[in-house]
Amino acid sequence: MDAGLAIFSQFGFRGSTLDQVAEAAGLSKPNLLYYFRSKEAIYTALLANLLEDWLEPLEALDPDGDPVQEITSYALRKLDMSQNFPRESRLFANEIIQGAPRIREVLRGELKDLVDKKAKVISAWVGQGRIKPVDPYHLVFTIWSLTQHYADFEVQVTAVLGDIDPFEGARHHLSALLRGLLVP
Amino acid sequence: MDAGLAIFSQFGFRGSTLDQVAEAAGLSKPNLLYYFRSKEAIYTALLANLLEDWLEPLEALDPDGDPVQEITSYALRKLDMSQNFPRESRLFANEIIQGAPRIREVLRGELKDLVDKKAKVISAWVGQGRIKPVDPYHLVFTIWSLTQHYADFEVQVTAVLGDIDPFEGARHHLSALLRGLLVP
DNA sequence: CGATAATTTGACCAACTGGTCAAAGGTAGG
DNA sequence: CCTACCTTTGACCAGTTGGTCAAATTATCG
Repeated sequence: MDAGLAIFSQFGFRGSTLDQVAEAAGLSKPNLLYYFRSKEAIYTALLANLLEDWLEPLEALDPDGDPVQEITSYALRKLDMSQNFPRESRLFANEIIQGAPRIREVLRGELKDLVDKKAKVISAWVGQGRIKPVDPYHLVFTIWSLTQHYADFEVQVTAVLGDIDPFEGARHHLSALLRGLLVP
Repeated sequence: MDAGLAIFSQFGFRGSTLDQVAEAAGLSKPNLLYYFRSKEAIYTALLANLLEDWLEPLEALDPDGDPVQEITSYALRKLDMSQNFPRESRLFANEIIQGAPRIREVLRGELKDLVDKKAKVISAWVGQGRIKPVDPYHLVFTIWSLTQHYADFEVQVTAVLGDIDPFEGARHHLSALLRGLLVP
């Protein structure tokens, strides 16, 4: 699985070969196919594994917590995941960019349901005047795009920033951005 | 070129085949290779074409304009590009995610130089107290990631939002976000 | 030990892929 | 019409790719 993650996240599904995965795993190709039925099976197993971890932080957004605090924590947690699991992020990004043929249904089902649920929480906060008026869906997109950017577009970020570690600055910037957007 | 854009932006370089491109272009494969030396040649021609258009809006950021206005205009212009040229955005994203092997040098050269230049402009605005203190690099990353998200992750956005057009809401959200982040 | 099951591998295959090439088909100018 | 050049194509090729299979090797356990 780890070998598959390394290869698939770098080259995408069609751009990866079983030989690459097998070598990264220290197995022969037929041996790899002894444990996984097919190339597709490795890939979908990875995606399925990933999706849980991917949704969990948003699930943890607590309706009873402090709004700005909850949203900021969620964003920072996603940013930590980009820092610590960039391959997972890139695997996901590759799949989505190419039309998400394998997980479209999950996006329309579980993902949409979860976002709808949390959007209601955020809308309630807005209604109570605890945060400034904000479209909850676009707020979620903001957090997703910003945090994943540091993993998915790492080469570009590194090219622009040079040797500076982006994540420390990103954390401050993200906090300030959410404060400006949310604090009434 | 248009056929190449359609195919490469959807499947990435390695995931695309000359047969696909040829069919999309209404040519036979040998005929396609009569006009382009190789698969690589089509792809790099597309990338080179793209890079100019991609950098131009940032180039247009005017040091003598109103800071918030200039930055917001830049962001909205990028958002328009995501709406009108999503394939270009995805082609670029595919290349970057996979390590940008063909344009790494351009990123470290032209792109970095341009961003450095505009970062100084933004820093000057900060120094004059015309906008709130903000890290100019992370501000640029914010604009890039947010605007391109609507093109690159279109399937996900559509899956969550359903039939609602995301761009009208995105424009308002983006303006509000930048206002909260920048207006002193 | 012996036998049964689990694991590993080399050899192989059909399909696909990027690319070549010689020949055929068109086109423009004289 | 003829010639010279541009364009298009069918046939083909070598290398790669996902996947199979029988045989060999290694664990498991009574």
